[in-house]
This record gives sequence, structure tokens and C-alpha cells, in this order.
Amino acid sequence: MSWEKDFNTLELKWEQRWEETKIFYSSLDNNKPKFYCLVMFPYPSGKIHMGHVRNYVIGDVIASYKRMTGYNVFHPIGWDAFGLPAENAAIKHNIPPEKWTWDNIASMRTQLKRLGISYDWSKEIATCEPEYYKWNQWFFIKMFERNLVYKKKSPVNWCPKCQTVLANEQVHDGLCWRCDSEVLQKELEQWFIKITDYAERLLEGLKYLEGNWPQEVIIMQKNWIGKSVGTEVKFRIENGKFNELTVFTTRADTLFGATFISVAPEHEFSRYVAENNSKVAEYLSHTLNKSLKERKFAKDKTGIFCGYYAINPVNNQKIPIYIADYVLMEYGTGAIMCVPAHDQRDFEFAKKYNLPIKEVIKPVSGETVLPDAAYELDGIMVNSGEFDGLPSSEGRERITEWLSTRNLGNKKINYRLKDWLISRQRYWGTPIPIIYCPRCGTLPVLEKDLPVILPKNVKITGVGESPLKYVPEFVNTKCYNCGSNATRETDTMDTFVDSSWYYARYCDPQNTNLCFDKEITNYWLPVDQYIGGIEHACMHLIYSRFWHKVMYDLGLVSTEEPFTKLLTQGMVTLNGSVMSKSKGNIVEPETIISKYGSDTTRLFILFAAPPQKQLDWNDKGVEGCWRFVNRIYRLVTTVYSSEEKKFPEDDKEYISHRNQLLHTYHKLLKKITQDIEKEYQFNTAIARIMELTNALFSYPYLGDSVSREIIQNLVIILSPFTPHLSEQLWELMGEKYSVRLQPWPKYDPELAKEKVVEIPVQVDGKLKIRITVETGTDEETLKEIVLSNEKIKSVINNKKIFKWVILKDKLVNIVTKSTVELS
RNA sequence: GCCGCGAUGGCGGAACUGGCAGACGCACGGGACUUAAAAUCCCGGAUCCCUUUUAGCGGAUGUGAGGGUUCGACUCCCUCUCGCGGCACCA
Repeated sequence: MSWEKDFNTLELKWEQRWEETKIFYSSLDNNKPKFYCLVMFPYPSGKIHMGHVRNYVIGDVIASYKRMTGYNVFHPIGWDAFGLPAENAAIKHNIPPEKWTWDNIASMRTQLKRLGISYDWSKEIATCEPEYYKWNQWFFIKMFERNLVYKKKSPVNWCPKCQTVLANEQVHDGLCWRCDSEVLQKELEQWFIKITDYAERLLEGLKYLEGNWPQEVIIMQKNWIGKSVGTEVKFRIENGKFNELTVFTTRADTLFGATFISVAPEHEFSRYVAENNSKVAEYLSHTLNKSLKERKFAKDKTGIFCGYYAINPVNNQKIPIYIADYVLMEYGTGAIMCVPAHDQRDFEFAKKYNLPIKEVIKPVSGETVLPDAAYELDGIMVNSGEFDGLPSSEGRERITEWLSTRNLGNKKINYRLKDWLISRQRYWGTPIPIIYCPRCGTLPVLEKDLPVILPKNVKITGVGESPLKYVPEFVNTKCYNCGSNATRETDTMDTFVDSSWYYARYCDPQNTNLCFDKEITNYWLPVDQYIGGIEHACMHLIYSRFWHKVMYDLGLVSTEEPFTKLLTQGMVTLNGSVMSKSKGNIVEPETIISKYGSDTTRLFILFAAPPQKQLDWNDKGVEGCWRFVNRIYRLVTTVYSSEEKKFPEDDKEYISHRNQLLHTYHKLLKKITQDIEKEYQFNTAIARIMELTNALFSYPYLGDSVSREIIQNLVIILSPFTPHLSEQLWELMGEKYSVRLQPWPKYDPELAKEKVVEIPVQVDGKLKIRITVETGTDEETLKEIVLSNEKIKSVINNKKIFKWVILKDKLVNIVTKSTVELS
């Protein structure tokens, strides 16, 4: 047997052994600190890709290391099994989504097992199982009871290709997150979850994640939530059914400069006006038919005067009301006061439609303001009556107060975050547990009737409304209240619901009475380390933080945040670009594994870049790791093919080499341990392991007791990275299964210390010589040594020494410059 | 436009808290072993200059560009360039 030839057989052998012996199955244990290590679960597309491999390998190293350092580790895996691709496959290949999904799970499970990851497979879940989605429905009902769920007709994002609506988070640059089609705006009645009720807490919670989550993600979420503090101002309207219009502004200090009002085309005021004004009606129909992208990325602003005027409450000025396409219905009140002198957009609009521009803020510096642009910064108020002379910040508060006391306005906080649209007009998802009764109205399904089972054998065409609409056995039901004929809701839930709480279900996946047993989740939760891609920063990672807070409010979990630490791994690319089917530049993990084995693959992925960084795939680099793996195998087999070698204890040469090796080992082990503990720098940890291997190979007494012991520890140290190889070598050394349960070796801090150090000697900051001294040599001795050096003597010559900079064991710098001598 | 991150040899990447830039690996060059190749092992790498010692424990330059602080800067500060990511008519 050799690794080079038989790695495949050997790797499979150990995978089977791990499976049979169930050594990674977890249980509650109060004698050890717990560690919940979670990787973002995969969508069962059928094939794992390099991104998966990277994600799971990083997770496995962390889980393994924690296990070896005395933690009770929980490392589960499962399947995010609902979703559109299953339906698309059904349409294309005429396979039921369920079968397609389960087939994929089966094949991906095999592929995953081939990576040798230390999962607790006994906790495996798939979100498409009724035992799981029943609890999605249960949570939905709980939220319904708490008024956190509502149905409402409003303009929503519609993907024409996926034939379903999308949440705000799932539209990127006006395109569908899944298929990149241009998203349209449609006025539809849909189910929403009131995530905005939690906006402040989601924002607040980010403070606790500071330092443990990547700064990047925290900032992205902050931006996404988009809190802004401002003022709502009521403008009285002359004539008409509406007697006032409320606007939102963050710049109340500019209120005196408002010279017109603009209202979003979707605003009910606009519709009202259109009823009796054909020009306005025409404008509306034209504008409302534009796609989201067309609207949002339009260069030119358009609008139309509606025929009505509003009264500015602070100065009673009569100003025209426009309907304009640059006003967003979904933000603030859908109406804005326009101050062209101090807002560039209003400025452009005013120029185009010849509206007055009135300056009310002067820069503090007193400089003149450009005539061809708005002055948008804070300054000093002018032309603002009693508020003249106030700085902007104070003016905002004073004007808001002034309005409040007169009931003309109030302080208001707005968020960019919108309520989560969760209904989908698709089949392969959790049925929304709602019954419509002609007499009793909209009713949540009773808890005892859960789950509402997703019917099988449903025809999926990919067009029209929800496929469930055409399943009478599903749709038709009786009202539990009055017994009348009633119908079921036929939309299903966004699959992001499934992934919002799966980490809690993992703890207690078989529970049929509860979503999970609190006693168990209280032991494991929160997740100590979460690992996944950054693309979920403003999707899954916001939704599940929200969901967790709801579970907290329901008394189901005892912490406010679900994921204590987050690691966002970088992408895996090929020649710098993302691997994708359409580009045809995919490196298949299966191909690589069959060629080099999974240990080599794991090692390369960890070695080529730190986990957070993008990793560019490189076949040559893989070969380097392949060589290293074989080198280790060769080292251990050569040494262990013969008995321990003995050398005389009075051989000075031997003792000196031996001490040197021991020192190198402890020094490197210290670094390896620190590299892993500190930000999971596996690339440098592996580099140190390579150094240690090199040191062993060049040790002249290889095979003595010391080197044998170090080799044993080397095999243990390697086991989180190359578990199969380590098991094989561990067995070969005659040790007891399993190396993966061995304690992580401890370094001796004394031995790790350098006995002698090489110190750079600089003159005026320039390196001149290096001297080797005993560790801890004092300053005086260092000065003596340095001054007696011929080279230094000649460099110093007869220059005056102004200062010595001496850092013990680190550096000597002689300063002959006199730049600071006076001080 | 706003916010954030980054830029180090031919390449991936190292460098503690401001203290020897280039760890480790890849690629490359040379050598050993071999009939040969593969594999393996060993050695060598930035640029320019210097010199009676052509190899030296010699000098200078060098971490995107320019400036600054410091005895000393890949690291801190300012300005700029390029690249990546997020948000974007958010009032």
C-alpha cells in the first residue's frame, strides 16, 4: 500500500469507518464547553461545487480543532430543499420536483461524505419534509396571531421568468437574484411579514456582533436597514378631496425653501387627480408601465403639474403640486417637499419645469454657492423668518418642534428596509396555512391541523398562477368555524423562510410535538461559528436574525442573536473569474478528488489563500499539495518501517541537533496553534506544518525517540486538514483509532523560546550587520558588542552618536543624525 | 454620487503592537540519482551600481503613485491612481 497509488481506497476505507463508528455524533454534555459549528446548508442542485467544498472544509477544520481542544462540538448538515430549480427541472425533464430533489440529495450526500467531514449525520434535515415545513406553518400562525403577518395589495416586484413575486432583498440592480431577468412592478395582493417592526432591534443587535462578524457584513446590513431620522410635515391643499399631503424630510431646516411638492405616481392622491384630469391620467399610465429598472435608472426626471397647490405651513406660501416619477412610493410617505436650492434632484427638476429656486442655507464659510448646482451641505439658515442665523442641525430640531406644537408635523424615523414579501406563486415550497371562508373571512389553519400537506402529482407548467390553484383536493376545504365551503391559500412561502431557523431545528430534528425542545436548543444555541458566503449578507443573514428575535419573543430561545461569530469565505474562481456553467469554466470537485484524493483537495483549498479571501483555482498548486501529502506519507512510513534508533546520550553533536529539533517543533506548534486560533489563518498554519516537515527531513538522526514523538504529533496536527491520511498513518504507527479524537498537542513555551537571537544592527535606520547573541542580552552588552564590530566602527567613523535605539532581542539602531538633538 | 475593502517578486501569498520585506508553496534555472524519463533529493532567485578579493558580512533603490510624521514606515497621517464589493432619485 502507498498513498500515491492507493489514496482512493484508503480514503474510502476511513470514510466508511467514521460512518460505522459514529464518532462524530453529538450529545449534550455539561462537562465540556459546547461549540456549535455551522455551515450554510446547500441547495440540493445535484452536484457539489468548489464553493461548497471550501465552505465545508473550512467548517470541518474549525469543528475538528475545537473537538481536539476539549469542546463538545455540534457539526450538523442538511438540505435547503425547497426552491424553484426543482420545478424548472420538472418542466424540462418531466420529473416530479420531489423526486428530483431527493435524487439530488442522495447524490450530493455521497459527494459530501467523500470529503471526510466530521458531520453528525444523525441530525440531517431536509426542509421539504412535512415534519420540517409544518413548523414554518406553525411560525406563520404565531406571527399571524401577533400581527406580524398581513396580506396587502401593493406594488410588488414580479419576475416574469420565475412567474412569481420577489422580496425586496431578492432584487439586485433591478434584476431577479436567481435568473437575472428584469423585474417588473405589479400591483398585487400578497402576504408580508412585518420585519420592519424589528428594524430597530436588527440595527441595535449589530452592535453586539461588532468584532465577531466581518465589518463588511455589518455595514451592508446597516445600509440595508437604512435608518434615517427626519420630520413629517403636513401641507394643506387648496381644493380637492384631500385636504392635506404629508411629506417626509431629513432637512426640515430647508422648509422655507420648499417651492413645490412632488408626489409619486403610485400615490392615491395622484390617482385621485387623474380621475378628472386626462393629461395626468395619461402621464400615470405611461410612467407606471415602465419596468423597475427603467424607472430606477432613468437619467431624466419627468413630472406633470397636477393643477393643485399646497400651503407651506411655515410661511403660508402657495406652492404647486407635481406628480413626478423620481418620487418613490415605497419610501417615506410617497410625497416630498422640494427644495431646489438644496437638493440636486429637486434642482434639476426645477430647472426643467421652470420652478423657482429659493436659497435658505448659506455655507458657514460664507463662500458663494455655485449657480448651477444645489448646495446640499449643512450651513446657516437665511430667508427663514424667525429661524434665520441658526445652524442647520439646530434648525431641524427647532422647526420640527415648531411644527409639532401646532400639529403641523412631527419627528419621524424611516427605514429603507421593507416588509418581507413571503408569498410565492409557485409549487415547491411550504403551503401558506390560511383558509378563506366566505362567511368568516381569512383564517389561519388550526395548529392541530398542521401540517397543511403539499400535494403530490401536481402539474407544473411554469406559467399562470400558483400550480396549487389547479388542485381542487387541495384548494377546497371546510371552514372550521362555520362549516361552510372554503378555499385554501394556494401560494407557498419564500424558501428563505426555511433557512431562517434550520439551525435551531438541527438541535432536535425528530421532534414531532414541538419545533424543538427548548432544553436542547438552550444547550446548543447560539451558533458559535457560522460559515458561509457573503452573498447572504442582506438576505438569509437578515431574515434569520429577524426570525431568531421572533423566536426570542415567543420564549423559544434565550438569546437575541443566532450567530455569535461569522466567517464569510471568499469565492472560488478560475483565472480570476467566477466559475459558472454558462462560462464553461467549472472545475468539478469530483474530478479533482478522483485524481488527487480529498485530502489533497482540502489541503490546497486551505493553503492557497486565507479563508476570507478569494481563492483562484490552480492545478499546479494542487500538485504542490499532492507532493506534500506524499512526502508526509513517505516520512512516516520510512521512520516507522524500522525500530526506534538509539544514539549515545553523551554524543554532544546529537544532543545539540536534538535540542534544536525540539525547539523548532515547539516554536512551530506554537505558531500553528496561534494561526488557527487567531482568525483561522489556515494557510499560514499549513506553511508552518510544511516547515516542520522540512525540519524533520533534514534532521540527521531521524528515527530517534524525539523525532518519532514529533512525527506522531505531526500526524495529529494534520488530522483536521488531511483526516484520511492522518487516520491511515495513525493506524500504521500502531495507535488506537481515532486520531481525530486525540487531544491537540500542547507546546512547551520554554522550549518554544529562542535560545539565541539574530539581531539586526542599523545605523540611522539602515541595516548594516546582524549579530547573534543569547536571548535576553542586556543593552550595555549589546552596545559593547556592536561598538567592537569592525564594520560598525568604519561606518560610524568619527560621527557623533546621538541616540541608541535598543529593543531587547529585537534590534539595535545607532542614530548619528542630529535632527532632533535640540529637544 | 455615498459607504466599505484592497494593491507586496513571474504567480498564490507571509511579515507580532511601527523594528531583518518576500515565510511557505507554485513556476523557473542549475545540480545529484537514472541507459533515459518520471518520481525523489540538493542548491539558486528583486533591481541597479561598485570592486586589487566575480563573490562580497560592499553601496544604493525597492511593498500602486506622490508627500508627511518617525531614529526607523508594507504597517500611521494627507493627496491621488487603479481594482473589487455594497447601496443608490431613500428626500
